[in-house]
Amino acid sequence: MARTVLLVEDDAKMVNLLRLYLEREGYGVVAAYDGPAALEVAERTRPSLVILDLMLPHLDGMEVCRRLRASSDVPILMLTARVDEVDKLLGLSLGADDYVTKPFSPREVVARVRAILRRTAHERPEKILHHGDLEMDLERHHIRVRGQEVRLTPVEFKLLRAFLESPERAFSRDQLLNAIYPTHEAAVVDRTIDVHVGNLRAKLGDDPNRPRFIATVRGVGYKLL
Amino acid sequence: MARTVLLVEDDAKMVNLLRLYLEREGYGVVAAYDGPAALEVAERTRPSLVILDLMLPHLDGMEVCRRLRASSDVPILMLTARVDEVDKLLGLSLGADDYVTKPFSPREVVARVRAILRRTAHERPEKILHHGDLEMDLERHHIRVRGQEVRLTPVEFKLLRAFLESPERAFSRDQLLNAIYPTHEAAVVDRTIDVHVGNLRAKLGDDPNRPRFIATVRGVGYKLL
DNA sequence: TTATTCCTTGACGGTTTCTTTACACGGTGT
DNA sequence: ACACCGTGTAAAGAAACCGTCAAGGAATAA
Repeated sequence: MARTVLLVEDDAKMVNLLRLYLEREGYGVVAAYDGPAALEVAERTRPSLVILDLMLPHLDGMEVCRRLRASSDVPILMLTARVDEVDKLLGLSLGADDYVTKPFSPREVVARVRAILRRTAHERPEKILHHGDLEMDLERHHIRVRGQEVRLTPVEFKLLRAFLESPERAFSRDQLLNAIYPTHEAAVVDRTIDVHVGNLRAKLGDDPNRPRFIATVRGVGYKLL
Repeated sequence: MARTVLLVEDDAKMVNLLRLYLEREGYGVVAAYDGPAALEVAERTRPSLVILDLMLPHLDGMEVCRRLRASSDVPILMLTARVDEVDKLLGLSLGADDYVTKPFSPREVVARVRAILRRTAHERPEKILHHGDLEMDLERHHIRVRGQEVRLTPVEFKLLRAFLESPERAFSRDQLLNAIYPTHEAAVVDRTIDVHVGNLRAKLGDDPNRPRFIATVRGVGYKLL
């Protein structure tokens, strides 16, 4: 199974470096040096994955990302120059599968490519998420806390799932809303999240002042411990 | 899961120091004093991570790095004496995962080791800002000073983040205000910064007269050392 | 249909955090 | 020495934030 990676990057040195590492790993590599070319090549070669520099001439990375997404669901790995751009990416949720910030090691990029492709190859997400005393069975739609079943509402389930997929990561209320309504269809006040978190905590037996599961990150949002 | 670190360093004092700190953190440590020995030991003990001094007798660090890479994808943390950017990039293109420049504190090295191993553990990178004994994890919204968690308020967090993104740079109070309120929505007296800096210093255990982290630049503002 | 559960919102109060003000202290220059 | 300026810091009021409750409406099940 020859997997092809499309590398969209205007810095030729970087292209060569990444090409070297990717080919050494057995991936086919095609490169495009600006946004329009990227779209054209993607259309023609149908790569298994796209590595996309956020800063590009002619058409910026975010726009390229959007357009790629419009016509296919090819996995996208973003390269960004600065750490604060990550916030934008997260906020915009424009469909990148992962991102790496510069400076990065080629090895890191290759590792990420491998991880993404493995994920999409198996096409089978984890059936059961574990974290501490929490256990979420995605197929059965079933939660256990210290081995005991707990009944959750649909919103609570999605919320907890978001937490379990990235333990310890601090989520903003908006990010959690996106996790609950992936289609942005609802305009909901973000404090609604507080109520759901409160209900979820109650069902998990969590005390907001001494949280064992969901901690408040003041001024930011919440995170799973 | 017992993690073993291979320490490649010809200065015995340094080896002992790092060994002390690493073992205190629960890592197993094996040491090699030159390049050929490093390769031999790496082959035999299969460490989880290699700490590699760039300057070594017999076989220099870069070459060791290349050869290690040829036979495995063990994470490599480089120790380099020169602050030179070129060296850093060169190290990265060799496949090192991270680097620390001398002089460094053992705690700093341990923090990097922890970060790298955590990242390779779940194949997910972390956006972590390091500087000396300071460690800021943006996704977790989590600060460590000398390995110990410190709780910051939102303003303190943003302030420290600005410092960490440009260490050594002297910021005016207005610049720091902009870092705190990116949207210029608030008109705030600039001396407010002094109060926040004071609180931040207290939490970091810093003495204004002998600052180890945040120094006053008289007539200008503040900077991170 | 009715009954029930669930979601969202607005409001209230307790608590934390932010900002301002005021004063103390020390270095600088006159 | 003196006044002056910039900084450190304590205190207090103001503002923001979060947990919680209750109510109305939406969705779901019977």
